[in-house]
Amino acid sequence: MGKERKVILSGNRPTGRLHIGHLFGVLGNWAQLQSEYDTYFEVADWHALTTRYQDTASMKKDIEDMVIDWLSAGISPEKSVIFVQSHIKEHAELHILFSMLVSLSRLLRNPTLKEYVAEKQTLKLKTEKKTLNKIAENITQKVFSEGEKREEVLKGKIKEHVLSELQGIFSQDTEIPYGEIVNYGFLGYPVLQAADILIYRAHVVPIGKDQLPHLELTREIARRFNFLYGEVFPIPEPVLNEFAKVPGTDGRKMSKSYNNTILIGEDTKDLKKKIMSAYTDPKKIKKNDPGHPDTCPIFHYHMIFNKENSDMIKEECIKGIRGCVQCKKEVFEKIDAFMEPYREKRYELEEKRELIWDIIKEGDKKAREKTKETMELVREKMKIDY
RNA sequence: AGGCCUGUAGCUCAAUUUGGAAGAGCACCGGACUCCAAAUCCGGCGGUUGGGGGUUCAAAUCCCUCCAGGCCUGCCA
Repeated sequence: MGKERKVILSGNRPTGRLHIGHLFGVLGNWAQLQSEYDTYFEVADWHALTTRYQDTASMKKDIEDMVIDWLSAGISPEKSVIFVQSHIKEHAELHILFSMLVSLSRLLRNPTLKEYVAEKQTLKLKTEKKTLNKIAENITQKVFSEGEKREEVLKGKIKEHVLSELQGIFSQDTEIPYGEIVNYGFLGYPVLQAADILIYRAHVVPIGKDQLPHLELTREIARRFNFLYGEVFPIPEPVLNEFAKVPGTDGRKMSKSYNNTILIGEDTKDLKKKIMSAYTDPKKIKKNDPGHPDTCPIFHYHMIFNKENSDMIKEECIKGIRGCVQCKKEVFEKIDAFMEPYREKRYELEEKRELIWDIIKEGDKKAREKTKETMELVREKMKIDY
């Protein structure tokens, strides 16, 4: 072994094919880090199970599709360790040991968990709003059905008040329905994540801002372990990956759940359809209306795929001498050409999916070496190495 | 183990009280309008009402049973 290189762990839940948001975000970042660090990239299938435990049929294919995109984005099996979480049982062992070091209240305080539950909650409230509206309507109707007739205005006002009272009552009931939503595994998610990171004794973890609270827990666990049993783990540092967000075809953040993605290696036909039906500046109704390129996803794509012309395009759009159809056609050509090598790579690997699993097998082997070593150290320090 | 609640379109839910043509919103697809898209307006797709049995002229609705999920109270260790 030559000079000691710092260790990086990162990973993703296998969600199938990735999109250009991933490509210009996390994947580009990973590809660069490979040459400076010992990089471990984890296919986090156990993490995926915490919310997808009922629907596991496509997991294998989703792993294959994701790893294909990793490889075409320049993640190299020679430089990095690409492994599947569930193949390395040591993760589970360390998770169990760590689970003793974390209090229940600490996990319930987890902002990610709270956010997740709140999101489900507001979804429910939104649909309940219509029901509340109906109740308010009925009450108002009853009040006025007998006795004198009042003006519609007064009726409307009373309904408004009844509605706001009802909403107040319902929103006061803030008891969180953990039961239906959160299982044991989901609660322990950040503890498993801590095990993932620390078992490789990673120094650096590239993450998004939303993952910071999770890494904080990882650091707490590492410190607690080191204090109780002796130094084993480095305290990992976060590296925030901040890149310009790639907007989706509807102008919102690109995300699979919004159904607004452009896939890595998207085929020509689908790409054309997606680009031509993409959202543009709603203020630009007529072809020669002045546009607002900064809020137009198509212009964002020009900046990425057609950078050399983007200044000119911006000017023409603002001046109103450029139509959206022309703009879309041009950017489509650029993206289409850009995708070609990715398509070839995907085509090649899709034919031989067992090749993916060979690569994973190699990665697993290397990952296991490291995790075995860590676990021996952990058991020894904990004095449970009997 | 006992008590209570829930299961209806891809999602969230109405219709169950009082048996009488299975519905809405969102999502999706198509059309109109747009240079395109969005917004808006039209239209369409979508169902073994968790499964099975029974009562009835007629069952999402009532009865029995099984399955699945949730809440509460216990039991064993």
